[in-house]
Amino acid sequence: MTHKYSRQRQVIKDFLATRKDHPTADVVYANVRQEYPSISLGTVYRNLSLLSDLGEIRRLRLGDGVDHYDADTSEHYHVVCTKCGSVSDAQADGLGRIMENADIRYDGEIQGCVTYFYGICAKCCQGRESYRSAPHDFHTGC
Amino acid sequence: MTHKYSRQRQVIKDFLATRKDHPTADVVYANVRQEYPSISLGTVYRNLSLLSDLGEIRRLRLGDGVDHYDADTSEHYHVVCTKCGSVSDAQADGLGRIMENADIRYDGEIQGCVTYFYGICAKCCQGRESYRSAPHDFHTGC
DNA sequence: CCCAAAATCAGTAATAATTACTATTTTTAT
DNA sequence: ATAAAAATAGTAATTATTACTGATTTTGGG
Repeated sequence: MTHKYSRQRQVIKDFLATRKDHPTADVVYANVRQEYPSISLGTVYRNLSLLSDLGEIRRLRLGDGVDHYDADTSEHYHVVCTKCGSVSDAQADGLGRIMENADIRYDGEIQGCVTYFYGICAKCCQGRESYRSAPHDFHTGC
Repeated sequence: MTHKYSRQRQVIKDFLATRKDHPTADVVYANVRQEYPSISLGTVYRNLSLLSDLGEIRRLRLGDGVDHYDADTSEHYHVVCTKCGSVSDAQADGLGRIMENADIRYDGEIQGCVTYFYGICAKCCQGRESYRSAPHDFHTGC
């Protein structure tokens, strides 16, 4: 084992486990500070990266330019709300075997894939505001 | 129509059409400058965004923290090389109907999805260097 | 318990990608 | 030709993230 215990890392991980909204590093920082006021933003970034590398949490790159983090490492999917930007969970069967079922032609070696969704979250569905434009990088099979 | 012709925009679009490697804004800038030396980086960013919004090109958000652009708007997929960071095309049948075939449970409205792949590009497959670590955000069905 | 090496930290500076601002120039419809 | 709208070049600002540094913490022996 090449890394030592740190209270800061534990607090970060514990905080993340309390959240289901896939917070960004600065949100983690803002919250963890309340329990651990002397923690620095760099420590939050470093530990979120380390925990991701160790596979203890998941780093989500959902195309919004900010990394999100998720304490839940089990197989599930994410929906970015095109209206409010929130990230919520979705379950989808069969997606995990996407690469077995799709006929992929590629002149190299494929190791894995990432799928994420766009849509309107439950909360925004109840409102009536206009939608933000979706990226042009999505499938139209909806 | 709410936008006017601009030579800069045309040059940007024409340049992009000559490339199959999904360049980033700064690569577009560096190249377009040679033909149009007075163009500014802001103009490149603004027009790449506008063209994406118009659906004339595709903006690719592949989790590497930089936006890539593609003149080919037809349905196809992208593989990010975990070794050299290059982005190349892949064909995959059936993926476009991912949302019809997968049993998605979500408490809101899903509009679309994005799928991209990680792997080793053809060029790097021939080398022998060690792989960069893949993100922990991928399916393991490979 | 004490100590030293390694890891980690806080705080700050630096970087990288992108967007915003502004005065000037270009486009285009009349 | 002309004037309004759009776009531009150049620069400044913003945002997210990483890098650096000297001090502190952790941890496995003695």
